[in-house]
Amino acid sequence: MTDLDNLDLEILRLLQKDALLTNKEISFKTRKSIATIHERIRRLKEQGYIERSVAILNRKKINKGLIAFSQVLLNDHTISTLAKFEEDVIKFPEVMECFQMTGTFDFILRIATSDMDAYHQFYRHKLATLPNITSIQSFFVLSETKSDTAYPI
Amino acid sequence: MTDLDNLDLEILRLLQKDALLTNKEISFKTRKSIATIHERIRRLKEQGYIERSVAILNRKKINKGLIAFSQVLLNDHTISTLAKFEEDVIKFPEVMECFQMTGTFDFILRIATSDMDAYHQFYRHKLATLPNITSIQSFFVLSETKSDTAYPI
DNA sequence: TATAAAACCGGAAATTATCCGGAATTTTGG
DNA sequence: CCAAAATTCCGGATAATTTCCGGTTTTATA
Repeated sequence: MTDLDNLDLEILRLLQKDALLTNKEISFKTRKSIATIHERIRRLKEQGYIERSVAILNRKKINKGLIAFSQVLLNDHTISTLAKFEEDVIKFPEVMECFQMTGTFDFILRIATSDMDAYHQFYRHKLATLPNITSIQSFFVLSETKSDTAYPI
Repeated sequence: MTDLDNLDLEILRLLQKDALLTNKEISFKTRKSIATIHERIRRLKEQGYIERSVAILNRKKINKGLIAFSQVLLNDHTISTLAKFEEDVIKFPEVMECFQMTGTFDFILRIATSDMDAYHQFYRHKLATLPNITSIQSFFVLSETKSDTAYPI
């Protein structure tokens, strides 16, 4: 991070908002040459600051109308139980994210399905069938107030 | 969604994984012409299936080492109280996501900061100062097992 | 201040995006 | 089932962009 100068930061800010900006456009906004921008972006990728570029879809238009956060508590916390849960749960395509957490439960999952019916199927036939689960608490998104992938830097 | 054919879906799958694929590469993978791919992508954007394309950064390298999920409960649930909370909270750059939720709390926030110290500052001086908050419960990410932006379609 | 290292740049060549006219395919209406 | 209409698809031409290179300028170092 400390080896990023202002130009690097500005490029990262721009690409976090729009990964399809041309080098020419970035060049104009930053008042540097195209060749300089090209070299900077190449380096930012090579050094791992930019992990990847992805298209963000409108989830309601592709039939993922329901987002759930599911908090999972396991029976025990041996390495193998934790690892087995992770190994199993990440295979479910409904699971967009899985985080091991501090606090009163072990994992939080972000689940994307078409509707409550599909979530119910997922819950009964997939998530709840995994071994060593003590409890699952599910919360559902009523509305998305903010949803950003760009970190302020 | 129903007016997407297999080619549209395949293009969306590919671009969700890598938004920088050239039309030529997509053309090769799908065995269609470059012109066809170009027109399909243009339409998918125009119709709003593709909202935007973004660079995903390595958050640890840009000093966002700590992710917290904060569950917020408000005093009352009038439209104006809810709206005011949303209006205020989305202005904080630490807040990456804000969802209104069903269940035992009102909002869940995803907060990105450099470390626990920075989170504490955010909590004391920003989040907790907002009006009409009954309680805030914070949970911290120990490890990211899965973190995907691509919906299975 | 001399030297080395790094950043930067313009321009050339390779690659890609974009557009167009027309062919092929699918849909529609009788 | 067929013919007309609409849509999808394609190859090739052109505009735009990426990528690379040699050389200049700027910055860092001793």
